[in-house]
Parts: sequence; C-alpha cells; structure tokens
Amino acid sequence: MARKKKYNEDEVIEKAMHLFWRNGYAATSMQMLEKEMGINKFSIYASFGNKHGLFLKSIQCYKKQLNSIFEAFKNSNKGIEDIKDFFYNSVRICQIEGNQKGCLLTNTYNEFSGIEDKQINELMNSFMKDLKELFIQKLRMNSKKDEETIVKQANYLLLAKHGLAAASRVNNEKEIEDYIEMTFKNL
Amino acid sequence: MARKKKYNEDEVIEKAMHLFWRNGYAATSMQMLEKEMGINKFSIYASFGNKHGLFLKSIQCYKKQLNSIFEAFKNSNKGIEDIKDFFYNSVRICQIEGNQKGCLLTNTYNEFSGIEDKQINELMNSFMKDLKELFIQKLRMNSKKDEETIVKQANYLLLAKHGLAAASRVNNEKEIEDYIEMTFKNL
DNA sequence: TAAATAACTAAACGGTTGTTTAGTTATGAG
DNA sequence: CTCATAACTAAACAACCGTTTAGTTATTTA
Repeated sequence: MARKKKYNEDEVIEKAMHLFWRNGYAATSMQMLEKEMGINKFSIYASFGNKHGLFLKSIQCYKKQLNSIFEAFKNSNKGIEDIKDFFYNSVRICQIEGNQKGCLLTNTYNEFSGIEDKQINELMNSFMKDLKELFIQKLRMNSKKDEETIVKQANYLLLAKHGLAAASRVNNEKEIEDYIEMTFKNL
Repeated sequence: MARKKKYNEDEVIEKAMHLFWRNGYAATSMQMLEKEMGINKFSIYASFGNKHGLFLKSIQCYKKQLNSIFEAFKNSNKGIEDIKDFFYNSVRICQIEGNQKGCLLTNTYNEFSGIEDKQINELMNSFMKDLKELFIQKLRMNSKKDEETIVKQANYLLLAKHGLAAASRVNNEKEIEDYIEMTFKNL
C-alpha cells in the first residue's frame, strides 16, 4: 500500500533507552532524543505516542535486556549462590559501553519517588515485587531458615540492590566485588 | 541607606531545599520555587544568583542540618556502634514531615551521575570522601581488624548508604531496622 | 503505470523554561 | 523632611519544551 519505515523500532528504542539511562527522564529532551535516535520527531510520535510513552517503552526494552540474566536466574537451583550471580550479572549489564549510569530501573525509582506517576509506579512496584518473590524462593532453597528470616533477608537484598546500582558506577572492579561479597557474607 | 529584606535568606533556602529534595533538580522549576519560597523571582536571583546557585545553597543547607548528627557522630567513641547510630539518625532525618524523599545528597548523586557538573561532582565527592574517612576511623576503634578489611568495610558502608536512602522511603519501621541490622551484622 | 497511502521533512504551535529589565515602593542615613 | 538606595512587583525576554500540522516523497498494489 505505502512506504515502509526506514528505521527499526526496536533499534531506535534501544538508543532512546541509553539516553534516558544516562540523563534520566526529566533531563532528556525530545531534541536530544531526535538526534540520538536518528529519526524525525514526527516519527517518534508516530511510533511511540509521546515522550512518556517512549520512556515506558525504553524501560520495557531495558527489562527485556535484563530478561536474559533473569531467565538464567529463574532456571537455576543453587539458592543464595544464584542471587549472588544475579547481582554480579546485574552490575555487568550496568557497565556496558564503559558507562557508569547505574541501573535504569533503580534510577527511575529514585527519580520518580517524590513524583506521582501511576504508570511508572505500577511498573516499578511490580518489578520489585517479582524480584522479592524470586529472592524468597531462592532463600528457601538453602538450609533450615525460618520464614521470618527469609522475608527479612529478601527485604535486605531488595534494598541492597540500590547500593549495587551505586557500586556499578564505581570504576573499580575490586570495590564492586567487595560490596557484593560483604552483602552476602551473613545470609 | 535603604530598605531591609522582608525575607530571611536562611528560611527561604530551607523551603527551596525541601522542594529540590522532593522533586529533584531538573523537575523543579523557578515558578515552583517562587511559590514555595514565597518570594519574587527577582529576589531569588538577587540572593542566590541563579537556579544552579540556589541548588548548591540548598545542598549546603541540607548538609548543615546533617551537621548536628555529624557532630555527635564525630565526638563519640563507640566505633561501629556510632556508625549504626549515624545510619539510624540519617534515616530519621530523611523522614521528617512524613516524607519519603530519601537522602538529598544520595538523590543528587544519582541524578547527576551521568551529567557533567563540576561543582556538584566536587561537592558530592568531597562529602563521600569525608564520610569514608570517618567510617575508617570508627572501624579502627573496634578490635583487631587489619587495614585491608577496614577499607573494604568502609567502602561497603558507603555504598550501603544508597540502600539506606531507599529504605528511608519505605513506610515500614521494621523493614528499615531490619536493613540496618543486616548491614551491620557482619562487620 | 496510476492511484492510494503511509512515512517522511520541516516549520510552527502554544506553553514553559531560566533569566533580565524597567518601574515602583519602602526605608535607611543625613 | 528629604533624598539616595536597595528591595520590591510585574512584565517581558529569548530559548527551549513537548507536541502537532501541513505539505512532500516514496513505495506498494492493483
């Protein structure tokens, strides 16, 4: 019937994601996105609705990239050791391209914590809930912990992930390793 | 010679601080600041230069508030127990007025991590450096740790403060306590 | 090849951004 | 009381924000 798109939506959304990741939502303008994505503003709006929609798609794109390590995480049965691997893998993902941008999800959680945004908040809460549930499952695998301890440790790990995001911005492999090892020392 | 200011600079900067704290730097506009501070834009510029200068002053104001617990922290000699108290006090400060805004310094560190801002970065780095040095001093007080372990633990605590900031946004005293106790369990 | 249609470009939209200006008001010192 | 001076108000500034429009170009299908 008509023309085909010159660009691939998955490719340009990944570029958008990296820009949001680096600068945060508020500090990223459509002009910057236009340049980074290499397509016209109109095309962005045609494909993704608006800036907010583009951001949501960017987060989904990030979660998709995370999914590879998430699947490995789910399908293993080594308990706490799996969580530790997950931490190491998470920090590795945050360091691609030599960046020190932390974790996009954690950054978003931080940026929107004082701001009411139903869609973002739902997205973040469901992610945190899923992650906590996974932590609990893994923690249950090891030894003879009571349920109270398990929940306590899962909460601890969920918050420790914020420290991990900060760690991933440190340009020092040793420091990162130290942080992770210290975190898991007493579980 | 001429009129006196109707407003007190220290009072209005505190109001500005709370707004920056709640929304972050980029998402806070001069219009919002004008309203919150209760003075005209012109007066803001006359007193604080520009938005960036106002933000720097706001951070200084925050650090000044932090200073009360910082002094108590410095002047005590209970070692690790002091650091734990510092964590509890930090989280308490982050919760004034029933807010869940985290720590302004941590938030700022997160927001500006991908953005080049010499003044902000210097400010953050010097704060982190000072805090780490204090942690090291406190850690040295306890028992017979070797220097390598001390530095490792200090780095861990510095990053754990990011988890603490996230914890302070959780509306659950028990969870916060659990996080802190878990953090200090293996030092 | 021709008509249909979607993707493209570029310019403009109204609103808001951070910042400055011009003009008024109040209060200090002489 | 007066006048110099600084703090005030309100309006305007250019630049940029996210978003939309109008008009052009290219490609598909019949």
